[in-house]
Amino acid sequence: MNDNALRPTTRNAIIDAAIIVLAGNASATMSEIALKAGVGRATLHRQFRSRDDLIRAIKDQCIRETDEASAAADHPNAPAFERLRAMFAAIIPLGDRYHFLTFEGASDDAITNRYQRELDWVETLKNDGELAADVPTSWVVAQIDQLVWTAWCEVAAGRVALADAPALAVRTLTKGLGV
Amino acid sequence: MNDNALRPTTRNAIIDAAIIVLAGNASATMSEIALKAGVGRATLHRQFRSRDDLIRAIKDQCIRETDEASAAADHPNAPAFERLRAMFAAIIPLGDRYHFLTFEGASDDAITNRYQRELDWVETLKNDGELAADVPTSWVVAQIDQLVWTAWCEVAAGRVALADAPALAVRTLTKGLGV
DNA sequence: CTGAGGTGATACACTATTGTCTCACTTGAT
DNA sequence: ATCAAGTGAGACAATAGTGTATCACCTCAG
Repeated sequence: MNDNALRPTTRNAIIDAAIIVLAGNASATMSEIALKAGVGRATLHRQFRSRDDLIRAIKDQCIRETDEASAAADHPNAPAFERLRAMFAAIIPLGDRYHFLTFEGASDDAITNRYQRELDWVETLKNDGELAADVPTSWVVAQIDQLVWTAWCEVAAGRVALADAPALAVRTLTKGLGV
Repeated sequence: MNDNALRPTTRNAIIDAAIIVLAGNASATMSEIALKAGVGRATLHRQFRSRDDLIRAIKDQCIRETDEASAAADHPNAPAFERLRAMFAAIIPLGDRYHFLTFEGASDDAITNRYQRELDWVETLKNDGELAADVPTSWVVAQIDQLVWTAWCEVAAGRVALADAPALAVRTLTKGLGV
């Protein structure tokens, strides 16, 4: 019953619940998180010494999950737009995780690194002539990050089908929504 | 020295400071807000009976400011894209205000109304053949709302010039960032 | 059956925040 | 000069949230 650490499902259940609760209210209390996770507040404190501990654990998990998902979905040899589509398809379902990082995580090495990697990647796409060269790279990255989050929101709200979201995101990014 | 209510500049200074502080940390304390506003905490409580009072006042002000700005900038007879550009130009400088509403203000009549008006407007643009008909209206609105906020962030971070932002936003929305 | 490990509930101390109140001070109008 | 209005500073009580500890209970491996 012991996975890698000493805690089996409880810890993960708490993290999952915390991501949901904190997405809706960044200053949610430990009690609210415990309630959502279906555990007692004492158990929450057994798993995570302090609130900061919990936040850090969530951050680590979000980084790990999104990194794994994008690494697994990347097809370096595929055409750039297909690559982009696969990336969106992999990350959009993790939109809440992705968003958590951009929100809780200013001044965090792992997150700064990720941003830098995104900048580099977009720079490459621009050099390869896949994206407009006259648009600031930081603007493109901001659009990509935001597309993940808004796509997740639209899917979560039931206004867009999950299957449609990746293509919609790529289209919005590359061709826009004009006629 | 008495405007419309009993309070001249103090109240506005507090609201302005609160918007800034709360944008950076939604759970900022009244002390932090008072400090940023350059007033004593007691004065803050004189102007706003409670924290909820302050939040509501901010919300009202944000709605008013953004409504006024977009109304003043709207040129009903101009070409659609120019109209869009003028709207972005008027709203982007109020990006923090605009964002505050989407964040603090779920379940608020005035904000629901605004969303409905945006839906209607985009529907019109689609009927006029200015925007793609095969993209969900809610998706378009989400993109517009988000463009205002990310544009404001990029400008605030000094990565994009304020003068460039509106055109960049229109271009991103209508033509995308592809080559 | 039995015991170890994990849990929920609860009580507790401690801290941070909120909201109220008072008082001395400044400022601007008369 | 004087007075009223508004302010900053600080004391204060009340409240909410955090983190710790204890105890009874469950359950699963042995």
